[in-house]
Amino acid sequence: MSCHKILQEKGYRLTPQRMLVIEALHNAESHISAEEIYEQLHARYPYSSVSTVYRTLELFKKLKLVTETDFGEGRVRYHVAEKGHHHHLVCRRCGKVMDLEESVLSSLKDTLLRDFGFDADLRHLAIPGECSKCRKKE
Amino acid sequence: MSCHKILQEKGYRLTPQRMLVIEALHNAESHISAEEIYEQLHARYPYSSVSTVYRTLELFKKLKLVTETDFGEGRVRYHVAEKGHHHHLVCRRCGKVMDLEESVLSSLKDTLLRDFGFDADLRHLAIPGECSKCRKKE
DNA sequence: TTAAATGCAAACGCTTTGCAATTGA
DNA sequence: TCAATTGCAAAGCGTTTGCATTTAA
Repeated sequence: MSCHKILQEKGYRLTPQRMLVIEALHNAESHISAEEIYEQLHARYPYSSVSTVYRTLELFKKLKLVTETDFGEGRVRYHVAEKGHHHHLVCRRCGKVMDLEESVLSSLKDTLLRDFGFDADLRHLAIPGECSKCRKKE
Repeated sequence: MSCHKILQEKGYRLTPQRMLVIEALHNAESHISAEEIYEQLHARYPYSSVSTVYRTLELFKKLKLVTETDFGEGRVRYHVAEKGHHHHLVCRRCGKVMDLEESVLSSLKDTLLRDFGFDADLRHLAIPGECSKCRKKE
């Protein structure tokens, strides 16, 4: 289901700013920050503002159109929800981010639910550590 | 090994401010924020400043005396490293934090190392989700 | 027509920094 | 003694907010 349709169905306005935010999110190869979205929006729509981007992202989060991931950079990154869930191995040294299939953590999710009654949200979990290349250098 | 000794051995000065930061970290039942540490420091040492707390925590991180955990509150919390490692299940609704033994994630760590050559740092991982109580209410 | 959405600027909360004064070793 | 450490104030950063104006439906 397209983001545009969901907005309209729920009675939200389809403004050019929102469409450009959606476009930036979809064009992003990977996770994109609010500032980066704003750069793209502003390039095409000079009188736009960052606050619109933040307000739009907040709305999209509420509608579950996007997910947020904290890679420990002091800012948060966004990702279109329908692109699917996966996890990230973030190298502390070189900063490289490896994607990891959702299935790798599924047994953990099961364990937490079974043993602790905790329904873990493991979408877009960012796991810090050191990648193999950096470990070899050491 | 005490924090005091480690500081001295590595040639760092043992200032009253640093001792009070160490004390605050040790007295904390759980993870403590920089601001909370500062409150305790300032109560006993009125002319202290937050920047000292941040600089001290940065030093302690470098010396691996403390670990940092991001509970998604927009600030980071600190924990004495020697108190041992554990993970956290953070309920998105009620905010409750459950502690989880390190062993629960050890198989995940092994998998990541074996299959991806990634040395994951799973100390003080914070996993978001919903606790059993909140799930029952729904 | 009109409530929803925007732009702008100012404020926010946490953290960092420059610099002169202080202090532990 | 003197480099390490501090306090202070100001700035930095990502994010949020108040309010008057604009706009999609």
